[in-house]
Amino acid sequence: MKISTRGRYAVMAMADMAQQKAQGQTGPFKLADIGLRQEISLNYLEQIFGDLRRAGLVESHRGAYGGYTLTAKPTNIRIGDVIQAVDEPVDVTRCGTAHGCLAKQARCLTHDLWAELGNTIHGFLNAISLADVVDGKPLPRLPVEKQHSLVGLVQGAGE
Amino acid sequence: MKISTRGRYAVMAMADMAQQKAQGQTGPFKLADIGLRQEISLNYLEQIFGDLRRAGLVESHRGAYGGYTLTAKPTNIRIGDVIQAVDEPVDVTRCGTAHGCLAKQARCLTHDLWAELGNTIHGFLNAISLADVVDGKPLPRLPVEKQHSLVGLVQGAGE
DNA sequence: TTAATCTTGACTATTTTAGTCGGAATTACT
DNA sequence: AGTAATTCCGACTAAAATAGTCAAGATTAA
Repeated sequence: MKISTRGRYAVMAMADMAQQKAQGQTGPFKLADIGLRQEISLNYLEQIFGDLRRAGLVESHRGAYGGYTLTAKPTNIRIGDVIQAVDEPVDVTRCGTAHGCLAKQARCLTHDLWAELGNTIHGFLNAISLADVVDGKPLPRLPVEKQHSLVGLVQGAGE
Repeated sequence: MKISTRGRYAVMAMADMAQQKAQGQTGPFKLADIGLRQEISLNYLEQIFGDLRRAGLVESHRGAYGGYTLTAKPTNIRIGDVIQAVDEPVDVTRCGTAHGCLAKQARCLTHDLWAELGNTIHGFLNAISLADVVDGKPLPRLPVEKQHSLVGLVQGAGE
């Protein structure tokens, strides 16, 4: 399991803009500059910002001296919004989409598990704003319960 | 972002075994039966159980009347262990693997974010045992902070 | 008018995912 | 010993997702 680089790039680029803004820069920010700082190809950024614009997270200014601006204050843009704009939805189980799950109790022992994992990820990403990232604000943590066991330390084989 | 079905299948199969056990069944469990109940192809299950066995989570009994057994009590097998055994590691950023991250401060604004997200997912999955799943035990939740904004509700286009 | 910039859509190469298939090895039962 | 039931193993494959590239058009500031 992993986060797609597409989603990561989107957050990196948005955080970059928020940081520029925090440092006093105002004007529309050019993708070329962002790509340079974040080491992301211009062409790929264009694709990604297409999604961000369609999601209403940024505003485009075409033509010379154009670029992109954030449509809201960094405090009000959640990381979850950014990722949702460019990635497939964080869908953790196809079983939730109301077809043949309630019927087969045996099979769906794990249903709640996946649903709750999805909620956890969502909750995490939605609790953090662009401003938080730029400011390096401490991030939310799961309450630690008594940890269980140590099964699974055998491995050793796999890289 | 999503969980691979491989990881889901592994957990489903392990939970199935735990449930059988909880219902009094003892002997080695045949993949054929598990596959039937969980609607997973036998061939694919064989692959997955190869990983589970190599990770030490199950024990195999070959030959007629053979099958698989759990090597530990369901209380002591964590979901995280199972997923880790069959999936690529839940690696959320290549940036953590010590190459050129500390150097470029600008680029790695988001480093902690990804690292902490990984920790959150890990923490969630490691706090839950097979027994918890079978028993339907309530799952851990992130503490809810004040939610931020509602940017990103524009979409409407997607699906 | 021109240069800078976003916009769009088509295209591609690579990797991952989710399997399938065939056969070999092992064991329990008769 | 023979046979049926299993796991074990490696090779193979089809489809989808990922991570881009490329070319051409539209828009705007200077």
